[in-house]
Amino acid sequence: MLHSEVDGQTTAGRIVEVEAYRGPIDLAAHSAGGRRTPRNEIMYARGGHAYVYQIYGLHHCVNVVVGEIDVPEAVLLRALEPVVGLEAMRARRGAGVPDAALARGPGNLTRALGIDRSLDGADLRRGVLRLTIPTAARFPAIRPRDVVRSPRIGIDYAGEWASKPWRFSLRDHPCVSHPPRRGRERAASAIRSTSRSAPRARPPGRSSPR
DNA sequence: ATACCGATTAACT
DNA sequence: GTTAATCGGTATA
Repeated sequence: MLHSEVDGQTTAGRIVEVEAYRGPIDLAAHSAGGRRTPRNEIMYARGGHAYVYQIYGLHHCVNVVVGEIDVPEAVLLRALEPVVGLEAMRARRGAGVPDAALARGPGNLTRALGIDRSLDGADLRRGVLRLTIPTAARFPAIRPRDVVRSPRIGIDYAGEWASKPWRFSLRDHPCVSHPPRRGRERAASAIRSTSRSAPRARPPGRSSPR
């Protein structure tokens, strides 16, 4: 769960879609090649902080910095299932936006929660922007088979790194942006099982007829 | 100083 | 499928 308290409004949502960005080796990451600038400085901090940056001059994206100090890795939060403060989210997103779309997509997520560059570097353990683990009573535990891996969005310039399946989303969840295409998506549990067994008799394809 | 471009979105054809 | 919006970061001069 991601919680925000901005402008007197409390909002929160369950994280349903993320992407991993893996430090210097990953050409899709802002820290590719060890690049270190005022914008991405927080990526080099210890995990647990927010990395917020502006993109296309219009939108903001929020990441969870992970890893040890000087290991610039982060997880982009791409979509939430709105849980708390839906009225505030609707007010920020404008009329006519379906509830499932309030925080669907990284730019929409930050707008719904009122996140901007003033929260860059925020400590996600406490403060106005917080990460929590919801109780099992509120949300049933997520089964590995319901976590789908797929290529990351919007990084076609990154060569071989563009095809790494480092996007993770909840299968068939209505709040996931750019729903992974059947055949390209693979459940995490299937990855695990195939990686330690012989190749499949049948190549991966559309898992169910349409 | 100037030019290019992006971890996007909404509105188009 | 395509494109405009819009500006800080980054590279180049």
